[in-house]
Amino acid sequence: MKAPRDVPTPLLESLKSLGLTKYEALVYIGLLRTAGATATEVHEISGVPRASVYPVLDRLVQKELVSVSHTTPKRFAAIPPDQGVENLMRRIESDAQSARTALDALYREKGPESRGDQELIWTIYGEENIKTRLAEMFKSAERSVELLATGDLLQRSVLSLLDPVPGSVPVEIVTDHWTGEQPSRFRLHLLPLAALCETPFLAKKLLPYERSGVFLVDDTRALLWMEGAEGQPSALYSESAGLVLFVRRHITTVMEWAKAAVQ
Amino acid sequence: MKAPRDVPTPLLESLKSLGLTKYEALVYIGLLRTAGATATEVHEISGVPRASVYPVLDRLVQKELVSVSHTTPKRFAAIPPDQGVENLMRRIESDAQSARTALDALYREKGPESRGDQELIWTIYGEENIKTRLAEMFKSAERSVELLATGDLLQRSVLSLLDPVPGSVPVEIVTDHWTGEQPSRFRLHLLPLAALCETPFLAKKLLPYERSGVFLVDDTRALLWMEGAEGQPSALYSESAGLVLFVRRHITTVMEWAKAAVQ
DNA sequence: TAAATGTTGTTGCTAATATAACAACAAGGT
DNA sequence: ACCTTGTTGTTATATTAGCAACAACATTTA
Repeated sequence: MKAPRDVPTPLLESLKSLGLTKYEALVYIGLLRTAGATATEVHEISGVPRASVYPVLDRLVQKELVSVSHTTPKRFAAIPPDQGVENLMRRIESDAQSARTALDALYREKGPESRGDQELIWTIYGEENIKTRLAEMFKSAERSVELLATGDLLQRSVLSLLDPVPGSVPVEIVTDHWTGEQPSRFRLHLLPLAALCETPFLAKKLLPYERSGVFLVDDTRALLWMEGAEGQPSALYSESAGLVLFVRRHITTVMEWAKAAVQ
Repeated sequence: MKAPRDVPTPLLESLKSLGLTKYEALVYIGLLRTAGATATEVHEISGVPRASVYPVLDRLVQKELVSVSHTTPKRFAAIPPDQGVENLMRRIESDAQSARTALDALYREKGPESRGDQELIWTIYGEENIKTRLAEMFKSAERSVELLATGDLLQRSVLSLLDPVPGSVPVEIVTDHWTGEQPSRFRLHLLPLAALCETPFLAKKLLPYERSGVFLVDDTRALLWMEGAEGQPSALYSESAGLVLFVRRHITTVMEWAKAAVQ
C-alpha cells in the first residue's frame, strides 16, 4: 500500500475551483495512482478518514470521476484525468450557459438608460474588459477617433479593434514605432525616434509605462490604458468634460511637440 | 431605489459553481440592474448587509466583474454578463488546464500495469464515459467485434465509434431497426420486426430498455449499456470470463432465435 | 461658529452553514 | 472469536453570512 504522500496545494485549489471538495480531490488523486482499490485502500492511500471515504466516493461516482465494481467489497477506479476533468468542465460550462442567459435577461431589463457614466471616471481591470470597452467606443464613433499609444500596445492589442470604426470617421494615430507599410485608412503621426533617444526623460513622460495609451473618441469619451510592469492592466474611462479636455490637450501637445522636434 | 427583489435560486447555484459566493452573486446581479451605484445603494438593491458590501465589492473588482469610479463616494458598475461570465470561465479554464497536466503526471506514473480489470465488473456512469470506454474497446479489437443494440442507440451513439476498428476484424451487428443502405463494412443481422410485434413480451426481454446494447470484443471484453427511462445512462464493463461467457451466449441465442423466427 | 445630523468606509464580533474528522456499531466473512 | 466492510451518529473546524459599533468626513441647522 502506498503512502498518502502529500499533494501539492495548488492542485487542490485548482480542483476545488472545479467544484470538488478537499476530500474529493484527495480521493480522486489517490485513485489515479492505483487500479481498482477498495474503500479501505482508498482511505489508506488518500489519508481521508475511512468513514468519510464512502460518501466521498458516492459523490465522485455521481460526478462521473470514478467507476465502481460489482464485487464485495466494492472496488473503485478513477476515470482518466483528461476525461474526468472534461466531465467536470461540462457541468460548469452548462452552469455558465444558464447563468449567462439568466443574467442577460436581467441586464437588458434596465436598458441603456441614464448612463451614469456622465461625469464619472471609471477604472476597469483586466485586458479583456478594457478591450471590450475600447471596441464599444470605436464602434460608436461619429466624428473623430484619436489615439496615442506605444507601438507595442498598438500592434498587439488595439489595432484589430479599429476595424469597426465607421468609414466616414477620421482616425488619427500617434505612436513611437510602426512596422509595415503606411496605412491608408489612418492618419499616422510618428514620434521622431531620434529626438526620443536624445531625451529619454521626455520619452518617459510622453509614454510613461511599457504598454500604455490614450484614446479619445468624438471629443467626448476618453480612455487611458495603463499597465504597470507586473500586475494586470487597468484603464480609466470617462466622459467627464474635465478629463476629456485634459486628454484633448495632451494629445495636441504631443503632436505639436513632434512637429517641432522634426524640424 | 429598487427593491432587493428575490433572485431565482438556480441562478445563485450556477454562479456559485462559477466560484462566486452568495453575496458576490447577489451584489453582481444587483449591479446589473442599475448603472453606477454607491456602496450603500448596492446594499439596498442587493439586500446584502451594508458592512459586508465593501469586501464583497473588492472581491468582485478583483474578479473583473465590476468597475469602480474615482469619485467620493466610490461608484460601482457591473461588467456586462457575457463578458463577466467569460472572465470567470477564463480563470476556471486555466485551473482546469493546470489540474489536467498535474493529474496526468500522477496518472502516468503508475503505468497501465496490473489491470485490476481482470475479474471485476465495473459500472460506468455518464454517456461520455461509456463512449470513451467503448472506443477503447473497439480500437484494441484484434479478432472480433459483436454488438446487439437498439437501433436508436446504435445510430445515435455507437455507429460513429466503430470507425477505429481495425480493417481485418469482422464486425457483427444485431439490431431491431436499420435505416439507410446495407453497410458493406459490417455483417448486419436484422431482428424480424413482424415477430417482435407479435410477441412484445419477447421484444422487451431481448432489448429491455429504450436505449440499450450489449458489446463483445475479442470474446474477452464485454460492455452492457443500459439506460433507464429517466436518469443518466450507465454501463457494466468486464473482462471476467463468467460475464463474457454469459454475453457470448446471449448474443448467440438472439441470433439463433432471429434465424428461426424468420423461417 | 458650533452643535446636530447623516453618510461613508472600517473593524470586530456572533450566527449559520458546509466541510472535515472521529467514535461506535451492525452485518458478514474468515 | 476475530477482522473487515459499510453505516450512523456526534463533534471539530473553516468558510460564509449577518450584525453592531465607530471614526472620518460632509451637510445642515441653530
